[in-house]
Amino acid sequence: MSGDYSHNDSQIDSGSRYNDSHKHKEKYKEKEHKHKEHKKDKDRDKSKYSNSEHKDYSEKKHKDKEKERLKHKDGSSDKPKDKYKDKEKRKEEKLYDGRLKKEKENGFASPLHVKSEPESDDFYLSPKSLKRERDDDDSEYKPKKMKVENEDKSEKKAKKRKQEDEVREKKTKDKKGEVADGKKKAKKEPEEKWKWWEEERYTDGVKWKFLEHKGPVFAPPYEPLPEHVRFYYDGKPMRLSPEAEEVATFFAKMLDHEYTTKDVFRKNFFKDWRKEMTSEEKGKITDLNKCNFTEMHEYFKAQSEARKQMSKEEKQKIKEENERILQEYGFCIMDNHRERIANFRIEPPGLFRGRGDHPKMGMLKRRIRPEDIIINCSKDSKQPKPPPGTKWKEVRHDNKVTWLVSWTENIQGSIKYIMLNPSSRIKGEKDWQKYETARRLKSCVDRLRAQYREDWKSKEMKIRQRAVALYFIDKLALRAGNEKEEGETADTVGCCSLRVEHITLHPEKDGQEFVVEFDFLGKDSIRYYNKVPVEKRVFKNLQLFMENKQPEDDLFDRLNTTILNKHLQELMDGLTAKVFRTYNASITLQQQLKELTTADENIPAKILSYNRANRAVAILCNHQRAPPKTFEKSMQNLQTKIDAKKEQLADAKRQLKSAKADHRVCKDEKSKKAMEAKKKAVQRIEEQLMKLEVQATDREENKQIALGTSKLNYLDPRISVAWCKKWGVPIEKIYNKTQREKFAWAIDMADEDFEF
DNA sequence: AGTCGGACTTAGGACCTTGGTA
DNA sequence: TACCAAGGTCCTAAGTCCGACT
Repeated sequence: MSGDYSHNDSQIDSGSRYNDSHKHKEKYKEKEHKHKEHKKDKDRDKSKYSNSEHKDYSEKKHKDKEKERLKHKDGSSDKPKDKYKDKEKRKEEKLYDGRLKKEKENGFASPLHVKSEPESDDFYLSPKSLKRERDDDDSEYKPKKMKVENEDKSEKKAKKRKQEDEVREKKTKDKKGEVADGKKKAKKEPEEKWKWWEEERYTDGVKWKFLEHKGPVFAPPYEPLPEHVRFYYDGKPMRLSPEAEEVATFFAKMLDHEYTTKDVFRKNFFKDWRKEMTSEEKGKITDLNKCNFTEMHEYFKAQSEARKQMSKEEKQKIKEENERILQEYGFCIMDNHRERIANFRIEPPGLFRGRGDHPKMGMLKRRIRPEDIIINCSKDSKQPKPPPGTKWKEVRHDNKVTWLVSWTENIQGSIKYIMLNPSSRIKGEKDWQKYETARRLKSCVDRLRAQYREDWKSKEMKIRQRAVALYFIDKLALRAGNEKEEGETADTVGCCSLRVEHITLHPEKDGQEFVVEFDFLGKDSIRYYNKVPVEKRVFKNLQLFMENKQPEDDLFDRLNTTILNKHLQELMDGLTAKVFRTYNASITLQQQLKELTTADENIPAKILSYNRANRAVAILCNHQRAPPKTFEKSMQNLQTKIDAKKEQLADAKRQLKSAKADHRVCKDEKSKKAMEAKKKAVQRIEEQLMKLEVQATDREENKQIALGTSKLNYLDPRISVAWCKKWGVPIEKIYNKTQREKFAWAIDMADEDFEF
């Protein structure tokens, strides 16, 4: 049974897992439609299935509440709280010797040669000891390297912060001359990189004490089209009012995008466009199909072509201007340090491009004006000025949040923010903390797994569902799956929101028992397709959960992410569903690196190994990309190159042979030299060939897998840093400049024997 | 307990730049 | 010198999770 945690082959190698994801989105349209119709009755229906057949599920209690529940939207008012009372105790009782139950952290059997590897250093922590001993995780994540004095550095660091604050205050006083002048500062600061990770962190929810910035950069105003570029309605040219024209250009610019052929997109666009028209225009333009934007489209194409054809000087000029804007608006001062802002430009107006089957695609995304903007900065800072003749919506001084600027977007009514770059202290600290939480999960994951396995047998439906869901989250790295408002977004799901129609049970499939076939659209409407053998008990539970349900019903009707996370929180401080993804991703990378790296291979081969390990994680997390449009062609080109190289090699070998023969005959210095030269040539070509082949393999295996997401968000950078140090691979081969900036903390602190 | 808004992380695609090669 | 693939950056949508409120 221990093998159950391993990701079986079918999960990974079946091309089906991802090969047709993009194509298959279509298929969901139909399903979704059905789902929507059904959903209205669904909440009411929920109660129906909850316990129906299973007498052992606290039935009495359930019955009493049945009516009550019908009043509520959601049928979960029958939660037997008392069951939780002796939970801690139960936990302890159910625990068994970890050594017997040793399981792969995240077994990942795959074409990538995964062996299961027992964890050597896991141990059982009593629930009490699991509670964080310190608020700030410090004891755990101090790298071995760090000096002892840092271990109890609170005072010291506190001091340091204080000192800094003082310095800052001084600066604020005379900042007119200094801080205000970004350039002066720019020259000084970047010289020594600030090691924020060696400093004390705020613990009280305060995110900063001083914050100063210049506000956002607004989208350039609309420039009306030149006279000769015309819009045609029903075959006749028609001049549009600037407002209507601007919106028309948004559509025109997208003309060769698939979006503009979609009904929903067109409908939404047209509706919103009409709102921008004068009443006269409105009267005339009544059918989008009679609109001809091609002249506009051509114009924009020509413009972007012209931009490409600009002279070096012109390009340089633009670059310099951008740099100037970056220097002025792209940085802020936060607690004494000049930090890079991530997205200091306000999103320009345009047509909303939702992913997947988004009901709001094509809607007009309004232009954001200063009056929409909330500024956040410290009281004692120099506040950003709104553009002349305008006002901010509000200026506030909330140091419990990290954003500098916010506004409310008009499509979903959600708030958008301007925040700092990943290289900033505020983001870095959080990132570091995330991996520390995942490492804490590592030390108690065995206990958790034991528990949820136990819970599969629970008398309570809710607990069983929770346990099965958690099993999926752990084993398959599924996302939590919050409920979403219907009709507002594309129909996608995660674990807790899976519906019956998303899984198929096969008592036996392809020679394996108890196979669950998953097929659903996840985040960004990326298809998740996977066939996984599960334990019998899980299988039986799933059958139970699906009994008497319609395809459109929730699989886990007694569960949502709040319930699940609440439970997780009780098992480990700071634990939520997404921590499992981080943990499983990182532990997989570490294992794979151990397995795939061999001492005698050269650097390119090592990098290939790294990419393979990275890829294993990307597959686990289902990080896909559309295959590059030019993929087939570029692959062919590469193959041609390889063939040519092979020929060249054969040729070089022939030459070497004859040179050898010459040397045997002549035995003089000259022929020896010639022979050596040929030998070198052969070697060189062999190396080149290998490089090409490695490249081909890498590319082929990467066809539709995106490595970036996991690298950036899931893999503890210290694992990679340690690996680089251990094998002498330059860090630049693994992380580019931006990534090195983001992971500066890890690069600085991890040594070669860092263990996740 | 459920809902909702807010804050923040995670995500893939578009677009732009770079560097190697024909 | 032009071209092209790869790599890097930018963009912003789409998730997760939390806490306030009801």
